[in-house]
Amino acid sequence: MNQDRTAGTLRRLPVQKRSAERFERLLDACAELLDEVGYAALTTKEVARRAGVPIGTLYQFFSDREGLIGALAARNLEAFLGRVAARLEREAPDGISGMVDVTVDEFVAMRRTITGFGVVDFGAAGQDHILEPTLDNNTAVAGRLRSLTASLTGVQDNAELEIAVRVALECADSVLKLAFRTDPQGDPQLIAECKQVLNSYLNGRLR
Amino acid sequence: MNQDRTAGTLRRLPVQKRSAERFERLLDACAELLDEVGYAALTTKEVARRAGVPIGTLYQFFSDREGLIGALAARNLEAFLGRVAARLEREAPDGISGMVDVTVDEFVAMRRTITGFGVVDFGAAGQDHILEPTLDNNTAVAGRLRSLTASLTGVQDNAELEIAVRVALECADSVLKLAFRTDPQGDPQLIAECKQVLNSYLNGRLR
DNA sequence: CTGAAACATGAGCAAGGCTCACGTTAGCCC
DNA sequence: GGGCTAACGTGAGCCTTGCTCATGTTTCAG
Repeated sequence: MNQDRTAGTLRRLPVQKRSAERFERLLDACAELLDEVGYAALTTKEVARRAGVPIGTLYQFFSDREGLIGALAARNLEAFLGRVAARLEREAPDGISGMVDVTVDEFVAMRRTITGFGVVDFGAAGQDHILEPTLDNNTAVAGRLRSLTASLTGVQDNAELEIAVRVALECADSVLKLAFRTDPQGDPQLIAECKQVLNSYLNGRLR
Repeated sequence: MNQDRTAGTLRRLPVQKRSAERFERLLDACAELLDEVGYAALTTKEVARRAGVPIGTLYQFFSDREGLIGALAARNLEAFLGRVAARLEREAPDGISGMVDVTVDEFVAMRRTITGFGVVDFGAAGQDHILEPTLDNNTAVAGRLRSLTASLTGVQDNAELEIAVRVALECADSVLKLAFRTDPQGDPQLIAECKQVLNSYLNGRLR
């Protein structure tokens, strides 16, 4: 379907200070524009203009439009995992229900505060394989979440857990998207429903 | 975000025979191309070329590219609801679990046999409001499914049911997408997981 | 037969993604 | 300091795509 190995990837990472700043400014401008005009109407020219960077420089870093958006998704993912890990270590919730609460709440908090998070979160709609070339986005996320989960609860980290986490993640992602489509602040009832779906599934599933 | 009232809609329905055939051919060509090159790479020129129709004629019917894809999604939705309704009437399953089985199985069957269904099903990724201008796609689907559900089981058709069906639909859609990303024929274990998610949620939720 | 509505057409315009050939700067080694 | 290499910077413009529109043709009810 897509044979180009460089599609949707990074081309060069900034190593000097000035270009590192430009790199970040490009991602910030991209996030802003996603919020303002949406995924389909985002243009690389406008991203570059807002970041105060010539268009050629944008393409020094990102192989294409998808690569730009993918890099933003990767930044979001790192921020999310960092926040979840920090809270889990601090609060050390017991049991699945506590983990679900923390994870969902943190996702909701980011949706409310991080520019552009609502449009791409960890990978824009229909765009896969941008976080890791061979993996599905949510599978990559699931892998990272699984390590956290297994190390903090008593649950065995095996194939069963892998599947359960992937399935749970898909559900959480989609129900929370619904919650935020319904209400820009995130419909509280739907957020609660999300937790209920995860709890009833995971409690029945993981012994 | 998008103020254009005609965006993503139909412009004119064919009334004469020849243009009705062209309309269908355009949708068929669109479905084929979606399977071959994917959502992002689909061009209206190629759709028109394959359907043997000049580009101007395509735009007589569809207001834009999204309108074309939206019309395909609408055709898919009608086919799906027709099939589910037919099977439910014929088999009259008792209880939630039976309904879930029929609905999921029918979705899976369509994924396997209907060209383009895997890419757009009832609304392409990130593209909402194409089935009904004011509603979310899955909300529109949920509304139609809800009538079927309430009339065939004893469950009260109220606000509670509405929310449960919408949430269940989001989960089913996303887990099944995962199942087909993992395996082009639909990973059997993930299809089973999908049913388990729905059953554990709905059984706990509806009385 | 006739008028109006439906239908048909494709050159071309506006806009966006991305390139490339050439110029500049940073920082390391002697 | 001088010199060298890799990293960095630049934007006019090519190519493709979405979509329009001016003009002509066909269908069909009354």
